[in-house]
Amino acid sequence: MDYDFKKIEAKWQAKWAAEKTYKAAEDPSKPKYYVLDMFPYPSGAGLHVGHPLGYIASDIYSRYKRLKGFEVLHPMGYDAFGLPAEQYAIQTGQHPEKTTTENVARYRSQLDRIGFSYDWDRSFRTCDPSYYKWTQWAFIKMFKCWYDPAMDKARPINELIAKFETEGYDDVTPEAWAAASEQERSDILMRYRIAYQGETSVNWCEGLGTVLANDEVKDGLSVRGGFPVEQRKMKQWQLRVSAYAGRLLDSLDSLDWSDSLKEMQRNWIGKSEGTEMVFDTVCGDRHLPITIFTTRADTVFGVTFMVLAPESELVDQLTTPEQKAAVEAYVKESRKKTERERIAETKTVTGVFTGSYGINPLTGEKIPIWVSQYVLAGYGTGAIMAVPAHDSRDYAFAKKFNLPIIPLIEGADVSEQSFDAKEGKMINSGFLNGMDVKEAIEAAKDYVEAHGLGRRKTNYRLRDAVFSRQRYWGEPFPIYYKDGIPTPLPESELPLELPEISSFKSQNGEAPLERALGWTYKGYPLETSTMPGFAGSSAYYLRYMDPHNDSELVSADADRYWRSVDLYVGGTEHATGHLIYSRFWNKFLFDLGYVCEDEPFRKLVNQGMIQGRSNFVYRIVGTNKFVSLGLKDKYETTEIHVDVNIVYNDKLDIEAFRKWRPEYADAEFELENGEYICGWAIEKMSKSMYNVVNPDLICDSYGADTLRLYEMFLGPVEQSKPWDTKGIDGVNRFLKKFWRLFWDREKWLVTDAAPRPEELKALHRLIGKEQEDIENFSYNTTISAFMIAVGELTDLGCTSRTVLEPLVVLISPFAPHMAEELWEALGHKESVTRAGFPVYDESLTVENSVKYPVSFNGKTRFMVDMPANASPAEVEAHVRALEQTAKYVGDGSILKVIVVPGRIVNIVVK
RNA sequence: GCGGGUGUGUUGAAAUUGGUAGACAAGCCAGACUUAGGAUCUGGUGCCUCACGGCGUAUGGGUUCGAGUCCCUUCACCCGCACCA
Repeated sequence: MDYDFKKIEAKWQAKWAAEKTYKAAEDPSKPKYYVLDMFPYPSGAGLHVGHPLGYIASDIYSRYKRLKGFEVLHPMGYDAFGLPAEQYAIQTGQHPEKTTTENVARYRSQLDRIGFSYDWDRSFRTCDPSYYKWTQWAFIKMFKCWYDPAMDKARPINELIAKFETEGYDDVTPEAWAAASEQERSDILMRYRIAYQGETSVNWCEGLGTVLANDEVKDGLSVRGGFPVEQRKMKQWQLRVSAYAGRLLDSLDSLDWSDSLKEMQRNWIGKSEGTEMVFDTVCGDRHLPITIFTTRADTVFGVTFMVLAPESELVDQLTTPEQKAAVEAYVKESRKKTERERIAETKTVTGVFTGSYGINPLTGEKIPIWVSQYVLAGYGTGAIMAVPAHDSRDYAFAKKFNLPIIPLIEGADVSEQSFDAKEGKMINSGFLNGMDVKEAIEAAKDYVEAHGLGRRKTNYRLRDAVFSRQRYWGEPFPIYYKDGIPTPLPESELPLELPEISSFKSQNGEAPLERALGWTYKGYPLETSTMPGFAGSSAYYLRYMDPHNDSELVSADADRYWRSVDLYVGGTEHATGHLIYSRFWNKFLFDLGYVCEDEPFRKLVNQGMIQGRSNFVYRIVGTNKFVSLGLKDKYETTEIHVDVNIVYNDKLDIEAFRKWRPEYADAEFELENGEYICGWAIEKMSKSMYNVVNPDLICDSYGADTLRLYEMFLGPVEQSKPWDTKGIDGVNRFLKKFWRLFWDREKWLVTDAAPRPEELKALHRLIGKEQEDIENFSYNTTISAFMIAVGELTDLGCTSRTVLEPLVVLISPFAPHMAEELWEALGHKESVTRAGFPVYDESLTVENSVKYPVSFNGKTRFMVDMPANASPAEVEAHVRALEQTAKYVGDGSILKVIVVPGRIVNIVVK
């Protein structure tokens, strides 16, 4: 029987679906393992060969864990709300629900062909009302909670209200609270709620007609669509992610994530420990204390001016009448600029003097106060003390505006540039003189605190997440405005479903839902923004644990069994978005006791990106004649992308090329050795470069098992690499070879013969290797080991069932269809999934010749291979060399020298 | 600028973690077989040299009996952050 992959794969895929082979159920008798893929956004283009890379890796791991006796939860769903579907809807007038449904169906059929072991009964889309009910539910919980810094966790807002009523809290006294109107109380509480509505400077994207979160903007352009983004003050829903900054940072250490990803999150959270210091200022005859933040309290003696952010409220108050016109012009100018323009201008120094002066709290000196864009309103206090000698930005500013520069560190030459390093001895610094910089920082902090000039302060860069979008295709907020006061819907009203509307486009910042008829609750208007893309993906991993539960996000039983994701596989692009929001969301639910784990993703593996490998043909200018790669330099040619699907090993299929496009129907060719060789380049995989390889086509011509094996054989999972169909024949050949261990045409080869030692050795070496490799995600080397083992067993003519049966189990994570077929042929009724991983017996693999120092029984043994025809003199030379080496091992005394003539030299030392 | 990472044949990559560098594949070359194929099988293939032999893991140095692996220098590339005080 030949290996008919089409028949076999269809057969087993149908069987797995019918028998629900991969159904996961809480089974207290077994340890659990939760393997999750980052679910895809179902775009119209379908999957290309790069998408399944991570899915295959995690599927292999899932199957391996099942064999190892774990109850494995391995689900899949769709992140279906979001911009592209809506943009597409605007262009075509089709409802996003319709295109989403179509795209999901396409994704599903593509995924099914690859033979994943998902429990599809747990699948959902984030745009299903039964799912987004729980997104809305969590939002209401966040609305009804505040972050209590004393307990360092989220608590019900009622506890805060109780504080207001009794002893007061922050600047809210019981009297003030009692006197406040409903509206005022709502405004006060908004300053504390985890989900709150607030005026803030947001990233407004005119091209998309909506606001965006920081991680959705890159280089001043929207990540989706690449439209320019500008800063605008707007009232928006926000999530108080910043309250969790410290915890998000601290618990990173406990996670099994790559260092680079953790580092990215650390940078994004951006903890910086410094000092908040109060500077008195003189504006005319008024005094106005302003607070600044610095990490270099040691440099206060070198402060020669101060700078305010243009957006700072202090600017108006500190501007003198003489400077008013100039300052206003500057502020207006910088406000007009988009984020992108401001980034582009970071090298040009601009600024304007306010006319006011500050007083250096340590020296009592008068220093001018300026306004400049290089100070950001959103970080620290929006005001800084400038130390030009030891900060390059302050230095550039001082040089431009001729402000004094006082060096504070011995030997630092600040005539050409600032000295930013935190090292050296302090000078010109009063009581700090002579101290080392690091010492001085601490001493200065102590001094400032002791003299009531300020206090130690930890700042974070992490901002609250802007949570509303002026768009249609997202979760509606479960909020209505009762006499203008934002009020959550009762939980019994959830889900609040998206209304039908006629046009999906937002206009002039007006959200599409504002045009929805009857978008009210009990006669009150409902919130018309919708939630952003990351809302639905923030807690989806919890829902897979208990996807059909209509009364809870996840039941306590399911949560306690599955706990958190043990292995999460996905791309790095979510480092500062989804992976921060999910952690925040989970910690919030943890604070309230809805989940039992503080962190959602224990171990994270980032799969690399698959790039495309484009092919080119070369057309002689002005003709319809194409020359092969090696001859193109003889002519003036144009390089043209050609569809990689009609090129095999860089050789063009000329017939297919003629049919590809009508204009090439009568193309002529100049060949090399009868073949047309194409040029190639590594580029992003995209339609326009004709380098997209569809996994369906690979499944058609090679089969899913070959695709799975090849994607893993390509290299380490974490690495980015170009797709090159060239090498696929190698793994395909291997699978055929594997099959031929069992079947020779119609003849079944497996016998009950006793296994020979060499056969067992080959098998057990493989078991050991596979176990180790899969745990480390080194699938490529496991496949190599397979190729070697199968080669050995073929050469040995192995037919023993004792050897071949475990071999089928070993291949099953990689090539499940073939494994099932062979497993059945071996007489098993149950799926190979339940076979159990073969037990590794190391003693069977022990080498009978050792080539490196090996210690055992307190002795160390050296061996070295000798060429078969080595002369006595050569043997002697080897012995001498080994004796040299042996001196440095053990106590150096040589016990035995064994020379196997023509084979090895063997020295045993004590 | 700051942070993280990577540099090994023609190509994808291995290397028992300090112990025969290039496993396993791809490509190429030669051969076998033939229902002439993008099939199967065999052999060869780091570089220099007719050879003996020598040289080889980006660069230069160091530690070590022994370095792709550890330490320092320089260079190149990739990724992230970026006026964060």
